[in-house]
Amino acid sequence: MPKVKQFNQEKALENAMKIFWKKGYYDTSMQDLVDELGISRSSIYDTFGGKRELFLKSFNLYRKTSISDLQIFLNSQRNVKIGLQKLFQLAINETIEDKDKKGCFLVNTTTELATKDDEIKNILESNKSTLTTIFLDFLELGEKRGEYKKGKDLRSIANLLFILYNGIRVVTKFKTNPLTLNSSINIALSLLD
Amino acid sequence: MPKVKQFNQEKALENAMKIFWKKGYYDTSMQDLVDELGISRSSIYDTFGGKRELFLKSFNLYRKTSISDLQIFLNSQRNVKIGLQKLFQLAINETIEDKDKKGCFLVNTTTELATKDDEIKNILESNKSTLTTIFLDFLELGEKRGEYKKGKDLRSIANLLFILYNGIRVVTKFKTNPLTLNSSINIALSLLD
DNA sequence: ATTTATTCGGAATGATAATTCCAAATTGAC
DNA sequence: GTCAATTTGGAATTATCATTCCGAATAAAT
Repeated sequence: MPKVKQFNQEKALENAMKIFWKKGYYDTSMQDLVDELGISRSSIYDTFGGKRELFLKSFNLYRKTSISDLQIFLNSQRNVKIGLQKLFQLAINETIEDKDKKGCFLVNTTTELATKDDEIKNILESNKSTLTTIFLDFLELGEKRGEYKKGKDLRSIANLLFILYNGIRVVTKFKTNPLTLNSSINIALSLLD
Repeated sequence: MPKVKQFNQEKALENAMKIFWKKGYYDTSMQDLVDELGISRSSIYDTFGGKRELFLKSFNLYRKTSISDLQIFLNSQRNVKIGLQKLFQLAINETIEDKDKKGCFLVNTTTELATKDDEIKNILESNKSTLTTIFLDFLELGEKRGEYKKGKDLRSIANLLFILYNGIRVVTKFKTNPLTLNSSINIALSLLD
């Protein structure tokens, strides 16, 4: 029977994801992928389809992973405001410690492709809706626990968190003073006092 | 003596700026520029240099124009909080009304090139510093006028405004419900109450 | 009108893009 | 060991990329 695949499909997809994440869609060539995945051109086409399909698969992998990570992180937090402070700190640190300063693949893709590819735009919309719902649930938890007084417009705050997250992911690509960034975030989160 | 230039150099640069703004650096080809500027390949190279140089000139034109516009706008405002509300509303509306949803050329370029081109990174850093200073001056004006009580960390708020601006410019590329966006902004600006 | 510096359009160049294709190598089943 | 299905590496293909180059057109100065 057939010769079996000689490489790890999941690992290859993870590597592809890192390349697209770092370089973006247009600046990544199939040659880059061949070089860095360590598998041949035809294997890439046979396994993943063309460049756009591989990008979409990488993109969806990133999205699912980061949503899952976010949920696990928030579920482990006992206090909403402190949890959000830590969350933003994690995002900031991730970029500071990353020599490539890749930022967030979703944010990068928004500016690069949201207006050019409807399928990507739809994924981004759905992702936004998922994230703001997660934030809202988390905020409602804190309200229920009496961590801040009731009556706040939690839906708008959830949306604000999403906007802030996007802003942080852009700004940290070129300026990463953690003290400045953290005090800005803390000021914003003082809305939850 | 010489034949004189047959096209308007400033207009050509403005058009180039719009193309790079809309499509980004990598997805813009010299052919795109030839087609849309309406001047010949050699005229572009003779007048502006190569693709990267033309991009930098377009980018700097955008930067100077928007800083100047921002200063003119803020100087015309009598109240800080309302002025900032209007400022963000302008940014939101600009993208809503733009069929191409170009967003902000500076923000788009941050995610596309900040980690790949040091000259661009330096411009972005300098731009950030200029913008936060403008915001800080504006915020101090409101404090001096007694529009909110003294003792606020205006420097961090200025930085927060910069982050928010970046976030808004990303999010509006795929989702543009002005009501939702405005309430988020208003919540953030309630920090100035 | 002639001269002359310069612009201009487009062909030419050479590099690199994405994708297809095929012969050779490989592997599990018989 | 043979067979058959499939992977694999890399050559081939076709398109597009940025850039250079050159002859023809042009416009001001003489």
